[in-house]
Amino acid sequence: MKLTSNEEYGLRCLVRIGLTGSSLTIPEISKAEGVSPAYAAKILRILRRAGFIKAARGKEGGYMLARPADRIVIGDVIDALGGRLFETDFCSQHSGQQSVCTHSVDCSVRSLWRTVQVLVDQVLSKTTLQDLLRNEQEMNSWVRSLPGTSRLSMIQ
Amino acid sequence: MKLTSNEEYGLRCLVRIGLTGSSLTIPEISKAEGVSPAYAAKILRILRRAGFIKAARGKEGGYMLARPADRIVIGDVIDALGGRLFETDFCSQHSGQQSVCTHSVDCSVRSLWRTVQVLVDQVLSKTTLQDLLRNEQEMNSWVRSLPGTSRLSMIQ
DNA sequence: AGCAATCTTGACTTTTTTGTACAGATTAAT
DNA sequence: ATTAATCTGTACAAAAAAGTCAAGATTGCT
Repeated sequence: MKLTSNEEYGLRCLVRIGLTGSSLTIPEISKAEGVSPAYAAKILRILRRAGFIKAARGKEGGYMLARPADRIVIGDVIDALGGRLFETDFCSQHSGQQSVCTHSVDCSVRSLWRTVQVLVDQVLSKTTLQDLLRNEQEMNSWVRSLPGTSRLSMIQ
Repeated sequence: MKLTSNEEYGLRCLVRIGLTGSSLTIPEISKAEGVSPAYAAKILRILRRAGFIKAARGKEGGYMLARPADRIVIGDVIDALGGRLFETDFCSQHSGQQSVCTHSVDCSVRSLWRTVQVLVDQVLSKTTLQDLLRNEQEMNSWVRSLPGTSRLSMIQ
């Protein structure tokens, strides 16, 4: 239940591209985010094939957003970079050596994970890249406005 | 951002032990959860060293809860099995080749993760093993009673 | 004491994830 | 056409996680 490197760096690269009106090259992104050019290229390829950014080849080439930032949902980005917390086929994959999930009838564990997944989706599906392009202070007030977070004193 | 195998199987083994009043052996847990005895032993060791279960050696030995189920917080169990989603030192670990996080001043990404982390903690810190020992239907109504989830139609 | 059932530990293998290397393809400018 | 800057793709290497194995230690029973 940790953030993967792909998720962290992928999202940062996307934010970096979004912050720049014009296009950014791999060396530029690599330097800005502190990752190797080769690794930046790998991550950018994932983002490109998932349709969030588009590339221009050749000299004067680079990457830019494939569509406006307010139409890029962060939940979709995270899915592309690292998959969901609780996959729909999780139980069937984790039934061990038995053919059916040993908890299929009375699976309180599954119910708990589903709850956590819903809460995470609640935030990530309502957050767009546009929201992340604001600065941190504005971001804090944005997340406070999300449903389900009103009673929390979340950001110290 | 996926559940790890340790988290899934570890929690299941703990639930299985909690469901059984008396003690359970490694072969019994292994068979009940569909994992190899060796892997069950490895997971049970983590749970034991974290203080959630205690072991009796020798013949007639086995595992049982180290304290009542309502005093075992699931958030603590998950931490022991797989760590937190967003570690407090995450930024310093993921600053790449640069000495400081390149987003330290304007880190909307960090703010987003912190929000997700708080929501997850909100559920996991309020859920005890006792809650998971109910059956699935009761579990569903339990999670609905948690703060922050009231507006969601979460369990289909 | 001897035996069988049981947990304990560390090393090992396999699989997955992370990260790197390099040759190839594309483009703009000259 | 040539060159230099750029993205693209595949293969490879390193690190982490998942899972296995075998030898050892403990305990209850006879």
